[in-house]
Amino acid sequence: MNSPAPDGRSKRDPEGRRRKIVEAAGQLVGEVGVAGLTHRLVAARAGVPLGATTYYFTSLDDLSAAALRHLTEEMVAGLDAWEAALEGSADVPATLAGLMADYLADRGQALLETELYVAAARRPELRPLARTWGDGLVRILAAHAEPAGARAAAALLDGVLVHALVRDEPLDLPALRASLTKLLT
Amino acid sequence: MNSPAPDGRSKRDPEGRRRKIVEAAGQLVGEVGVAGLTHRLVAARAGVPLGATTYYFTSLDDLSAAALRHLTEEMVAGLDAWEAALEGSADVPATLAGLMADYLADRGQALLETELYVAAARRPELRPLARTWGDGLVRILAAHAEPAGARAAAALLDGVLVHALVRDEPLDLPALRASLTKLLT
DNA sequence: CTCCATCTGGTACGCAAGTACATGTACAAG
DNA sequence: CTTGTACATGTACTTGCGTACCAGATGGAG
Repeated sequence: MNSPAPDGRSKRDPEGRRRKIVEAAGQLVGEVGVAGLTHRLVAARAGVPLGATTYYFTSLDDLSAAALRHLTEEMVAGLDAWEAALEGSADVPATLAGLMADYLADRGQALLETELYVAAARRPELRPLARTWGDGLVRILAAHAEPAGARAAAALLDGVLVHALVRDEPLDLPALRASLTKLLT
Repeated sequence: MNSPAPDGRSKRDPEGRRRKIVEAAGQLVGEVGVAGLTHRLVAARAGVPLGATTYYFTSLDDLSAAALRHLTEEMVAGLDAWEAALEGSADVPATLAGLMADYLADRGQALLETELYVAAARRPELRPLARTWGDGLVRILAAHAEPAGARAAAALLDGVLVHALVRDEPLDLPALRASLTKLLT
């Protein structure tokens, strides 16, 4: 549907192509995991020939790293909204708990982040990436609590994240609000 | 080295063999991840021919599930020690923080547990397994705090676990103790 | 226009994987 | 001892993978 000409050949657009590939890879990480990523899967999803994936990324590790970096950027962008919401909040713990509930609304997010954690555990070059979200959260929370409290709250939220992954019940919002209140002093 | 006869053929011992395969698979999950598991890898590590792995486990999913179940059992067994240590402790949060620090001493444990989480996220039949450790911890903590506090503390420890995975600095023990004190009321 | 680096698209090669299977061996029942 | 069943072991088959590579198209520089 994006093909401009019926001859089946795509217009020349290197940057757009690279972006489409990265985005497709990002989607697939959520669906099949980092380990499940293959050139062919990405190419099919992105609507490009197989060769394109190896042309733009020297190896599959490169490709997955690019995908994870892209996903991380999206997560960080989401944090800006958190910062804004907390800025004008009278009850920071309650607002934070609500934001987390929304965040977990689609399992995909939690899965993506945990995938990033395990990938980073085994590939040191990904560690900074895996720290980005948590560090950003701590930075935001530092405006509303002492550094130690901010770090503790961020750790708790990470725990809540992985908990949500293996449980079907929705998040216990009042309990989370209470815990955050305690940690943020 | 375990071969009793120099003819190269193993003695007949179905249960022992099954156990050796499961244990080898458990080790490998820690080294290469659930997704990195292969029949050949397991067979080589267990010192059995390739065919043995498919004889005892109908599919690779069966095999990895058995390995994860085995690992979970070991983790739960470790929890008994936690229960005993907390039983006779004057400062429960401090003791708990110390136990966690020991637990994280080898990255393997943290990795194993996180691997289990992501595997369970994608394979519902593994979810009960993934909940086992956390539920056990909550049960133990319930003896020293209210249910809500116990659950919060368990979530925090899960968060600390994944944090440790992507950071090189050792655990901040005093901070963890303080946080646990707040959560356990 | 000509030329050439860059991009596109298809195909091929070598390899490792899951799984099936055929054959051989031990052990207990009869 | 014979026999049948459960186990042991090596090999073969098919599939899908990463990656390399070739040939054509494109579009700007000179």
